[in-house]
Amino acid sequence: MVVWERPEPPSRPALAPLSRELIVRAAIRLADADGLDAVSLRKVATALDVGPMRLYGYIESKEELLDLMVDAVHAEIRPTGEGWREALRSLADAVRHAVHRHEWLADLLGGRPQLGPHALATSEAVMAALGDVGIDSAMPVVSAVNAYTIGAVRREIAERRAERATGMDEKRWQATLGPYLTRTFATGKLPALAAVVRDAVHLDADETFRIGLDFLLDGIEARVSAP
Amino acid sequence: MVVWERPEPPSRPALAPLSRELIVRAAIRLADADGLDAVSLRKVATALDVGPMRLYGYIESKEELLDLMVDAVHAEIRPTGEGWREALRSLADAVRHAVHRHEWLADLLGGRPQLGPHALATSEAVMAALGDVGIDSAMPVVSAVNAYTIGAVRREIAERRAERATGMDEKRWQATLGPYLTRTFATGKLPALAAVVRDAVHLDADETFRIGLDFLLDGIEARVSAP
DNA sequence: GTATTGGTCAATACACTGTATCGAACGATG
DNA sequence: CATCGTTCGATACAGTGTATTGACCAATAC
Repeated sequence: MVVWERPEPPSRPALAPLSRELIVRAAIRLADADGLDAVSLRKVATALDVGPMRLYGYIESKEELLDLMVDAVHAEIRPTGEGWREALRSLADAVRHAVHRHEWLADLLGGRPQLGPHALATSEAVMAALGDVGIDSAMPVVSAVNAYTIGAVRREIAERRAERATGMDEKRWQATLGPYLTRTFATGKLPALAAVVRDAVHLDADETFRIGLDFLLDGIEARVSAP
Repeated sequence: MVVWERPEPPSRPALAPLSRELIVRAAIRLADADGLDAVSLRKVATALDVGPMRLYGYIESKEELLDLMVDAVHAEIRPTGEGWREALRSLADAVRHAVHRHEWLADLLGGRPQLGPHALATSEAVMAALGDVGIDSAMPVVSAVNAYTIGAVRREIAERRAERATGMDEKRWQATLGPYLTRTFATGKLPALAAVVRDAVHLDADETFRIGLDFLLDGIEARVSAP
């Protein structure tokens, strides 16, 4: 068969370049746009113009991809300020802001140990800023602040999503869950809870987070400065 | 066609009785045994000797089933003891023990608002026990304790699973993640973190949880008793 | 310069998921 | 007895994570 009628070799389509960073960035874009459920290896691959199996040269499982995503965000999380109290407060705020930028992070935080380089760098910066608390206190103190932060942002995001799910504005919210709760409270079986919901001042998310964090930091301060 | 050669009506196989409670119990059994990933509508259905679609008469989606599972466990969670401090401590402990009995709960807690009857009953009991804190303080105080508890148990379970995953005993743990961390610390780029890991006393899970909770309760006490 | 090897990539395949659809069978109602 | 509406389960569909497999390329061995 002569050259002319022989088809060209199937063009080897230039083999899109790839790297863990590109993969993770694509996955984060998808998650930011449409939530964690929108992150599938197939979607990530097509976003990169690549076959799904190609990704397995860079990661061994989807879980590893999620780990890489979380670690990538940790690059944005650093404590600032002087003294342990400011360091811990800024750490908690940084985590919360990161979660606001990447809501899916709330689903992953605390779900598995974070041992990636950026997460470790964050821990290092925090520990370095805690020179004024004893070495034996540093770990439990940081653990407590992290635990509070993770739980608080999870609940905050959960509420935000629930509101959005009922139709995006407050009108719909009242039309769906509102009546259910109203009816439940009307039975009179939850008097203390009903009283709080009815009579207590309602705080917004920022205040709620700050107040809880203040509780915790106050408690830490009492034990750290007077051991 | 006479009776003898006419086949019996296809036996209508007695239609296994069903209820939300049976479904939820089956799902919880599966989750307790093999984790949340083992809970699929098909597996739940076959555990009940029933077709998968049958479940949709009782729930509208898998998310609803998960909500029901979480609410069912809330039936086991009640505060006890006198005074707000004991009530909150016992609440946190009850949640933690429930998570120990049902590890999958750590994956779900805080993931979406809990408005089921048992969860509301728990909230009611907590609010009722907080009569000695002002009505305006009750909500942020409970939120803070819940946030801490959720974050703390998540991390605790995450660590437990990570250890188990490396081979069930401490030997394997040292053989996999140990060297990675050792090597990372050996680079000298994480001095503060390495110092804590090397020199600080290590607390077990019980102590870590209790200390963090004490921080928080101390901080609450300071603001509640001296407003 | 040809034959062989090794390694990389993508297509196919598999087992499984949640759920929409739809025909058939039932009990209750006219 | 006929009809209706409801309920049930089989089938179907689109999508998932990943194992397998076979094709191709480049580099090595003769």
